[in-house]
Amino acid sequence: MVSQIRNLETRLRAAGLRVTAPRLAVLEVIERRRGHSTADEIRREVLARLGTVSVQAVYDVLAALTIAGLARCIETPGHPARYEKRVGDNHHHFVCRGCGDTIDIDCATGAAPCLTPKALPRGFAVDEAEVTYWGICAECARSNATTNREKS
Amino acid sequence: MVSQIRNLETRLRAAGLRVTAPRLAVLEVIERRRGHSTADEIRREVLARLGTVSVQAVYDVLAALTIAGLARCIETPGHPARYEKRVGDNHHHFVCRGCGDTIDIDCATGAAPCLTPKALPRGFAVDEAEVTYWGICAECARSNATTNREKS
DNA sequence: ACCACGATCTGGAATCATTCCGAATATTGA
DNA sequence: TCAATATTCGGAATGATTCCAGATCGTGGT
Repeated sequence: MVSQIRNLETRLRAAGLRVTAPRLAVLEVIERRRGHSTADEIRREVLARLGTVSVQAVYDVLAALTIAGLARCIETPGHPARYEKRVGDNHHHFVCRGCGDTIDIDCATGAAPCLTPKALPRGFAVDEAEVTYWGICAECARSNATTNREKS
Repeated sequence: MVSQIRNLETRLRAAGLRVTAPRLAVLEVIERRRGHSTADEIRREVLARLGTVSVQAVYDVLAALTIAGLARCIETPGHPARYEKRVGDNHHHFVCRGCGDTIDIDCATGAAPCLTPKALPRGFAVDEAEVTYWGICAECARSNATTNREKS
């Protein structure tokens, strides 16, 4: 436990961030939770741990962690942003149109050939490229089927 | 002029949509404007033409056109959705972090190899895949440089 | 041409994630 | 320990989009 805290502390300092309770808590939640959490989900868990955190603080912390490279932010239109622990590899995301949940998808071609646009206008600079797959997850497909059956 | 209207009318009917003033106007705006327009920009142009259209109508029409396959909707987090005339090819988009403007990028590899995920969990279904490049457009890069110079 | 039935449009309120603000507090280097 | 300033707080504001209920319009059948 203690070493875990130490570890998180070290990583915050290494990233040039001050060590605060909200930051430790948020970082810990991101590390522990598998999958991708919304700011609200994260806040709920942090609340359970600290007793109190402002909405603002959670957003601030997440922004700081994202800029520092400790977290990755995946924003998908129509759904609140989700955060995952930062991993170096360039993987993609599948977003369910139903529940908005996001799962990781390994890059189909390994070397990410799509991520270097061939013809970019002069003066334009790409700093990030992402691939998003849209569709229906297994669970939503199941409940949809159920719903449709009920309707008919 | 008349033939242009006729043409739009025909396309609406062919798509199984009723022909209304807002729909003709919105479709016309999308066809004529190059680039990608926000709902608000489209509304302004439609207003100039018809004198009046509700915000709702514009959203409804855009949704209908999108579903019918006459328009394509590009949603980018942090910026209002943008609409473009539907073209069959699968091209990608570059989104400027500064102004939010969106430009088309031809698929780097032609055959879109990235768009077929290799390992998708059982029961999941992909209906769309998109590649988004994030960065700074030439114009914003220029004004940023200016701003920074002013600051120092 | 006329009617009736939906589909569509209107106007205004509501939603909801996220951000802005100024004041209060906590962390860190000296 | 103390000052400097990075974070946090709480509450209000934002802004694109959607919900609602009623008015209006387009269309297929008479």
